[in-house]
Amino acid sequence: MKISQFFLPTLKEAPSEAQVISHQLMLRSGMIKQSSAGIYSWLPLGFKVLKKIEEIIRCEQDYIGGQEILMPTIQPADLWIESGRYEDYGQEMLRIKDRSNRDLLYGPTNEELITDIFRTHLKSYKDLPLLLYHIQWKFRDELRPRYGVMRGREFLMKDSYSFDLDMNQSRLTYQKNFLSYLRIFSKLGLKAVPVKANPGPIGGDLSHEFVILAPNGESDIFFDKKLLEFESISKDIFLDKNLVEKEYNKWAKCYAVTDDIHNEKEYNKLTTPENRVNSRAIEVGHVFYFGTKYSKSMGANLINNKGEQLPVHMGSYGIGVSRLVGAIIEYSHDDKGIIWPENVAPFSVGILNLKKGDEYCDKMSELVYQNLLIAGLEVLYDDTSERAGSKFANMDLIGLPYQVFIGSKSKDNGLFEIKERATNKRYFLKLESLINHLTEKFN
RNA sequence: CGGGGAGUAGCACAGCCUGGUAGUGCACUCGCUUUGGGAGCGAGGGGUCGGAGGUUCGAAUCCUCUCUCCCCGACCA
Repeated sequence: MKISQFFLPTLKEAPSEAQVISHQLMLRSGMIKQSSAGIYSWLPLGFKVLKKIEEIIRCEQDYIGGQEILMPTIQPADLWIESGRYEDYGQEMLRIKDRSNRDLLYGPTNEELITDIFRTHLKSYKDLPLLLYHIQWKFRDELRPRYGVMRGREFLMKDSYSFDLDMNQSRLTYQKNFLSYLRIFSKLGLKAVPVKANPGPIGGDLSHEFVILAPNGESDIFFDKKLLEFESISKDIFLDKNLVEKEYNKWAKCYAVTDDIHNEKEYNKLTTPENRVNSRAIEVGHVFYFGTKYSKSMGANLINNKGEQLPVHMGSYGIGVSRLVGAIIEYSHDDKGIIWPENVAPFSVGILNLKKGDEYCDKMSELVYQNLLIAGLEVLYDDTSERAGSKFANMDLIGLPYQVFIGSKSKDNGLFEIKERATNKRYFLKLESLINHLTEKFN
């Protein structure tokens, strides 16, 4: 993509409505436009990142046997009355009436819908286990939306729902999802910490939050530093349920809790002093085993191999996809702008033609651009007539992992200068090695 | 929902107290000079001052109502 053709409305100054850094950077880099409190339009740059995150999640969820579906945003009130949550959810739920005066709602979550799908179509233990997920917009009418997309009223969420015959099998499913989440966050370039959490109004007795450390986070957590040092989860682990359990236990037995259930005595017993960390954190995922809470109230039963009717055991697993965009920026930025982890960057490489109008630089920039495109990379080429300084500032702001400079230095030495955004390392390469170097990074 | 703050050009803000036909910087358009870290000079375009009502000869400015946005708290992925 050439910047001259790309809709990228960047700003030198942040709008005063934005207080936290990720919100400011998202507005300045032209990723989003606020529509009303907690509701945003996603512009091309932001939407690309959102889709990258989705795709990483999809890939990992499919790997552990998840099947993607898509449920509606607008749901009938009847199902919620049946589960008993129509009253419980309160003002956060956006209630709507259609032209026939039927009660509808904009879904804040999807347990009722999925349970309804399940009970309609699945009747036998032979149909299990089943893991369904979808990535869909939700709406919760928060009292006070804030922090940009990190706490919007409308937000994109991946939610999965698991169905198992009994608690033991459901726990294994829980463990698999737990490990899958660790893989997802690691691929997103984040060190996520799984903390034991209060399951809250959604119910259940086994629950973890996945948080990433950031000073602007809404949670306050206490945890064992070991959790930041474990190696990432290998795909092979999922092939053997003993390995799953072993790996899960390694993580789950470490002390890590939110402040509301923090216990100083236990903390001191289970951790060494140098490993104790207390930090603000942003919740980006949440996993629950909630057993038969919905299946009982909504009659989602199965017949086991003895012909008995039993309520199905369920779990649910959420990731705040749109929130993650803000959270990643909170986690990875500097005073110049965003520093995208390679897997979620909206483009892999930015090309800066520093002497637009100079025959050599124009020709070489175009050549590098074409070659990188042919190599299959996502490239943003700044072909505008802006001054060099403003191109540097703009490219640093939008945070692409690699920048290629073509200007008077290239003209003198016939080489191309690469800058790594995260480390600020710079080096000069010939065209061929530049293409190879960048291609290797992204394959 | 309780407490606080703010709505003036795309963005940041001044003007309001003390009423007199709306301004600055950035951005945008044109010209000249510049050109490796957000250039300089010159010339332009763009605002019924959030909305409604009132006071007044006259309202961005004073009064009333209202809408919206932001911050702190309680609540939440």
